[in-house]
Amino acid sequence: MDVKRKDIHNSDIPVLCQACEARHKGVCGALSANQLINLNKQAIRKRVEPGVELIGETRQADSYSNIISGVVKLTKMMADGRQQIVGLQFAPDFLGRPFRSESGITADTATEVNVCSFPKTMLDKMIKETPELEHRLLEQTLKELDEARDWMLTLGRKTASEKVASFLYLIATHINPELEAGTHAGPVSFELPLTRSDIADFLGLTIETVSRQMTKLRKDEIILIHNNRHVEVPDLAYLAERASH
Amino acid sequence: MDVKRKDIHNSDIPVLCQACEARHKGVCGALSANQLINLNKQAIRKRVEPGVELIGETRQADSYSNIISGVVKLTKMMADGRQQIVGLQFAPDFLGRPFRSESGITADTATEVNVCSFPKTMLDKMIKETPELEHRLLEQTLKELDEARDWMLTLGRKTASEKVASFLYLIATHINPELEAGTHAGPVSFELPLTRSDIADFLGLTIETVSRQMTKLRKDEIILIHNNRHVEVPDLAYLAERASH
DNA sequence: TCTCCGCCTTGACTTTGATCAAACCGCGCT
DNA sequence: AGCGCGGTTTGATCAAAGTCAAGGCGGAGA
Repeated sequence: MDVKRKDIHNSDIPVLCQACEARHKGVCGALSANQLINLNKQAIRKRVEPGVELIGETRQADSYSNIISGVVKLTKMMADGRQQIVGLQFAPDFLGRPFRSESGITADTATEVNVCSFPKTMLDKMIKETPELEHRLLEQTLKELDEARDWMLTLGRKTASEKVASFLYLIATHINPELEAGTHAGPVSFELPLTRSDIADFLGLTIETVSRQMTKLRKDEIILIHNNRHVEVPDLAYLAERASH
Repeated sequence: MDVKRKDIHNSDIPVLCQACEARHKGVCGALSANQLINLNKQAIRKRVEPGVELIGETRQADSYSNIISGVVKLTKMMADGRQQIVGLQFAPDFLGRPFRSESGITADTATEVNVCSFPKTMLDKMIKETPELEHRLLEQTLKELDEARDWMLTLGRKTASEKVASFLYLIATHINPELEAGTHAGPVSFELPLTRSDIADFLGLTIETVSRQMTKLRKDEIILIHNNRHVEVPDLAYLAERASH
């Protein structure tokens, strides 16, 4: 999956980029050492509090970002206030919509988040000269499309308890430095990046229902909960089981 | 939106492509006359019955297609048979997943469909030599992602009657040769491309609930129904109203 | 013309998850 | 220590949508 990079010596690469996941698995992997250096001149790293709007009504940023760490939630809202989280983004995802203005989506930090931001114009220019960059964007967009469609099945056809299990499973498999690949069984533990209210908005449920289903999973010993936020899963396989019946 | 094409004379373009929407609004618009000619040598136009699987378990086609006419539904299914339609595709959408195998999605014809198919290898090669082609694919994928996320809001947060109205509104605005642009009000009429059962699978409801909500809309004179399939909407604005409260 | 079959509608009843309301828990503050 | 507050849990009731069961409608074919 990882395309061979063009840089010769690591020393040619900006210091900040050297250990950055966006360069390995993210879009920056498409860039040459020179391009990285150029981009870096205009790039800014920021630490952002939880609950801050990154993209949306107020802040129609003309910049793109890479997520270095933390979780960002993408939300859609109806006129009467009902809202639905339509996606979660983890490091090293690319944040921002190329070529078009967002269609009524806002992006808020769910946890503390570190981003690496740079001007839209900068990257748009690089896209034109580096087809590989557009390729990476297409790959990420296809991945997001897959995830969105998976979630549509969850929203449309699963019961409340399956939904909550699906959510925990999703977090368990995404939040750790991507254990994704291998073991989808065995023990895991993690901090929930979302409040109960966020979880409800992600699952199309109420917070009460989310809470009840969590206690059910706890009583059935599928999960252990400390501090309302820290979750331990003794065996992921049992959780996966609950996510589809 | 429409990028200027490179061809000089229409007569250079293969006959079949001349009137083809895929060349105007679809991915083929990225191709030169020569490329169109090459592609055309290996392309096949097919008429396909309703209810035929185009991509999925059985038919892991190593070909891409453009939809010339008709409607294709993308479906996800759970082990126990529950299913969810995760997308509808209309002409001149591109059908098939570049660079990766489908993630448990099947594509079936909903109506009679005409497609223009060509070998995967052929297009994959052209992608490498024509960045504009990849750009078009990215544009379409972003469009699909937007639509998927819109629908997530519908699935997660709307009531049954809002869902049915949303569905009818979606069809009304997509099925006609894309009246999209202007008038999202005024009268429209169309044939439903889906059965009640399909509609239920698209909305995450049962057929009974879909049926009840349709009769409600009929009794409230938001829509008129003939033959169970033909729908008349005296004023789209009222339907839009129902789609969100 | 009649019958069959698939698809759709309608009605009676049940269930799931929403709503309303109260209490709880951990935590920062005075 | 006591207070207040946001976020969470728990319980009682309600309503929306699902389930089960008939019946209707219309087109294809005998």
